[in-house]
Amino acid sequence: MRMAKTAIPKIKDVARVAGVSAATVSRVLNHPETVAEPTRQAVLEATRRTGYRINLAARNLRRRRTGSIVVLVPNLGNPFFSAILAGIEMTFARHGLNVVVFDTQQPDVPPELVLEYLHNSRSDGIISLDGGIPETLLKNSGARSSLPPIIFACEWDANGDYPSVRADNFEGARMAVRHLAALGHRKIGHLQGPPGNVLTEARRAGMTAAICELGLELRREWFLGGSFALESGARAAIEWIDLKERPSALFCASDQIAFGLISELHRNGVYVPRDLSVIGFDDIDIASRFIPPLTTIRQPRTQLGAAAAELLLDHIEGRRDTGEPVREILPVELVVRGSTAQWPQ
Amino acid sequence: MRMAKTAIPKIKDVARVAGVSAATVSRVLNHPETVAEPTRQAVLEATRRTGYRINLAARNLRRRRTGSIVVLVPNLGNPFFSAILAGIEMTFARHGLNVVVFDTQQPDVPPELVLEYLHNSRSDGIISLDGGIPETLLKNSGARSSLPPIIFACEWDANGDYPSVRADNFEGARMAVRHLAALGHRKIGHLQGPPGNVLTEARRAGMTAAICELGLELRREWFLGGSFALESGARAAIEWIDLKERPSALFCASDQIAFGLISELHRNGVYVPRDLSVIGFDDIDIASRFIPPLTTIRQPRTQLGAAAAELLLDHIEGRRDTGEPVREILPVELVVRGSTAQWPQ
DNA sequence: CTGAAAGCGCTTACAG
DNA sequence: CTGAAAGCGCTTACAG
Repeated sequence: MRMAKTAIPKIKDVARVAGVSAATVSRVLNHPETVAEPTRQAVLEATRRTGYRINLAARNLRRRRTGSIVVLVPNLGNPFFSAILAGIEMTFARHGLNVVVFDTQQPDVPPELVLEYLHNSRSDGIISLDGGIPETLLKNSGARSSLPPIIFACEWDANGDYPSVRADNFEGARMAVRHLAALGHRKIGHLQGPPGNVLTEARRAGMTAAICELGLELRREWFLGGSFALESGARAAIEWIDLKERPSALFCASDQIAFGLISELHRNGVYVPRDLSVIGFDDIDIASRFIPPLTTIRQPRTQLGAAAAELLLDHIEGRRDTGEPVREILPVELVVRGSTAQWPQ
Repeated sequence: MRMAKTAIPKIKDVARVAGVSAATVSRVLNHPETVAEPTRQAVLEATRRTGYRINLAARNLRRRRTGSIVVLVPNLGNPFFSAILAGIEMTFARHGLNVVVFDTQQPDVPPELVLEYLHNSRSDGIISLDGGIPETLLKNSGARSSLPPIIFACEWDANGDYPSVRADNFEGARMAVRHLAALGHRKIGHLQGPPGNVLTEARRAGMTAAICELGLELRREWFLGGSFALESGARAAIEWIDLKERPSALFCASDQIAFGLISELHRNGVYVPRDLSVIGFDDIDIASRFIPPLTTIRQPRTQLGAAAAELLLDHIEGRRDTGEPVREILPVELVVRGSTAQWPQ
């Protein structure tokens, strides 16, 4: 039995079935309020009967848009980003926009290529989870004016004039330190993120501020680390062990750092929280099931993604072109679990 | 100082600068071998000078394609998928194709909507990491013929006629059991994935086969679990504790299950590997830094993604339309770490 | 090897 | 409220 090869119905086909012009069909689809009720019903019925589905390439060509949003992610492999992406995708899906994810740290992708890609993709908007991107953009003067609206999420541009949505990193770091101090810790160290990164700096600043407010000691050699990854925490474990005077608590700039740290300490016979209290930042899924369960600062990840998407939509539709760039800062939350303990015990 | 608002150059502009027709410019871009050398050079130079970038919406409209690939993911939040997506994206990026990720288990997305989405998106091809999708497709007869080529990766369709790329799940499970038996374990249990899932069945089959080959005991009550998630492992921990006769080793159908299990056991004073050996499946990033570091079966995740993408490209370009659907099976690898130990000690 | 022309499937000022 | 017509920016048979 052969199946009839049915051609894909187009607007013209719907128009014929409904007994109207293609223009009217298009209007029903795009501005239904401008069409008389009976006509509209007829068109909707014809749409159903023909099984019509719009050809987005044609619509986008005509509207001079692409219908897609590019999201720049520093590292797709990092589980921190998954919930953010989910928030972004969900929001754009409701508006018929595709999300194209681009990993900015792919081994074979130099920064110039990212800019190149942004131009070629001709997206309707960009969300960057990588705060390092604007450098590339700003170097290339004029690049910005020929790119679609850009929103930063989580990270942001240090130079200050792009809209952004982020967590309250400063306050989160402060909360972390105050939590440790409340448990009795007087010597608190910090495992930082990569140098130059805006998150690294905001979290260090919050940490330092809290230490000062509480009148605690602050030593240069208690600042370790240099990346948000697991292995950075593992390396810092060894450095901590080698310190002459050790902090009794460490605030880690990410959960991943904390996992690497705790794991490597464990290998060396140092136990958390018996010998050392550890607090992370992010609250990724595995945090509640690590051993010990990780005390951390929770970022509202899905919400961050959704808020960034909404803000970008505002810009795309021209609802936000005026004045100062928006900077939304979402609150974070202390989640107390088993990796921090009273000191001395 | 005002910046001149330069219009985006189109093919016509390049043609004017190069002193040729638009058709020739298009040929240089698409079939350079059909254009005379000097002409080609002139066009390339003009492309550079004008800063021309192709409008993909126009090309796609004309070519009757969309330039995008849909990837169906059962759960974007699961870190298992990140490396696979990276492999997929990298491959398609080289071919100028966009990847659109769609989460099939979003709370507010019923299965019919997935099919709806696949039709509306009109992608050039589909990769499904969710083996449950074909059910929806097949129910709706005729749906398949109006959809672009589909490849399954990791999971596959139980009914058997879609091409797929997957790991050797049966052999992986077998390796896991043999490893445990080699350590002296005689009572081996299994924490399974969700019922009906192809991976669940392949891994259980491999596990069962190995148990039989080795002449070990196999008890119904040693099969626990029911999902690949963390919490499934945590629930199974309690069940294991309540068993009258406990297996001394558990093979988990995913690393996440193993983490949930080990974590919950630990809370209850049961230590791995002292009291119980545990082996996972997948080898996600955190496995090497869990406490204890997890012994597991490694799936070549990036390679799985890349292979699926290549296979889909073959189908899109019509290089594979003939005969039996391809089924690539990639080898897995036993990674021995600290969660399994000699028994009795 | 190259150009003129048609057409991909839509949307939207314009006119009525 | 509705239709005829132009046009979005490409690609590709067709003719030369």
